[in-house]
Amino acid sequence: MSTQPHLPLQDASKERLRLWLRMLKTTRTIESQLREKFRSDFDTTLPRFDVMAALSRFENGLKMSEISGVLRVSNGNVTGIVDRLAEDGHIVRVSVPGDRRASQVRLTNKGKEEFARQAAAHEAWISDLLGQFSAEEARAIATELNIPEDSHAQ
Amino acid sequence: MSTQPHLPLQDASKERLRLWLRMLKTTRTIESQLREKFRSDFDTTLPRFDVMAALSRFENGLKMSEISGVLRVSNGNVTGIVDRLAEDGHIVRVSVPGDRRASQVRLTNKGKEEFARQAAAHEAWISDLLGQFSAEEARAIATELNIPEDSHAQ
DNA sequence: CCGAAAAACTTCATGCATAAAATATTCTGG
DNA sequence: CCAGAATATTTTATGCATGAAGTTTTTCGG
Repeated sequence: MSTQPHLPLQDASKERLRLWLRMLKTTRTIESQLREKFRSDFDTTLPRFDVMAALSRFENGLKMSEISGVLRVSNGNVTGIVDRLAEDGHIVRVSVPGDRRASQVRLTNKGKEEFARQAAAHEAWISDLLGQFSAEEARAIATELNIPEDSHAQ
Repeated sequence: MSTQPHLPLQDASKERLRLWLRMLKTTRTIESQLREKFRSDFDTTLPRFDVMAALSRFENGLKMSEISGVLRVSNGNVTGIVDRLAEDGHIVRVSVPGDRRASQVRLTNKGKEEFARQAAAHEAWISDLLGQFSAEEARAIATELNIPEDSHAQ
């Protein structure tokens, strides 16, 4: 093995750029189809689903700042999404005893039931969209794609 | 070979979901770092860069509808991005002889020079962010990630 | 030729995303 | 205790994204 000629070093940058453009295109294609499905089947959006998914993993809910930390989105952004989920009765803001600044956000029973339906559909949509990959291939690529976090992230 | 046990079929869906979540996380991490770099180094955005990149491939420019076709974004969206690029003097709208509805959008000389600088920086940023991949690895993953387009896309 | 359909584009309403400023509350060092 | 720093959240300004509706111009069938 290893008799294959390596590409010239100066080509690595071009190949990485090509990989990036491919990842971007693939991700956007899937995201756009998920958006359409969430809209037509559940009258919701991917960001709202993401928030509910985060909340579903914590029985006691999360504080606003914890949601933005888990999802890595700005705190101002979470306010609007949580507002809309609360309007729909899928979540509630519960005041935190001893800290009047904070509020704990939790799924309601209605929210839990709705999320269970959405999560099942979501997994099926993804499995369909990525149906070309066997379990082994999917696992292998997912492992390869694990890039290090930005060390200067705030 | 092939003595390795295959994962049960019912796990394929879980592995595909895991792959999707990994792709999403990786793509968002890179996009967020690109956005910050475009903002701090060039006072621009990824969507504007995308439009300039599309225009740079066509000497005679593109019509508005061709831009949205190439970039696969809605036509209403392109209007705003092109407005801002025109304000900066990076592009011009040229009227199409014989069709007063349409306009041809072209890079100005200033726009071409600016795009050349941005494209060089962009390639370097990507190569740095994906520096863990050799040219061969990048090429291999890019090839694997080629998923079919949505057949019902409009 | 001429009225309806189609095409090219813009505008509007809504929502998500950010960064930065504002508000309210809690903590902390002297 | 108490002024100022830190924390938690919301608000504001800006821009990108969509889908749908609106405007102007062109095309096309009769």
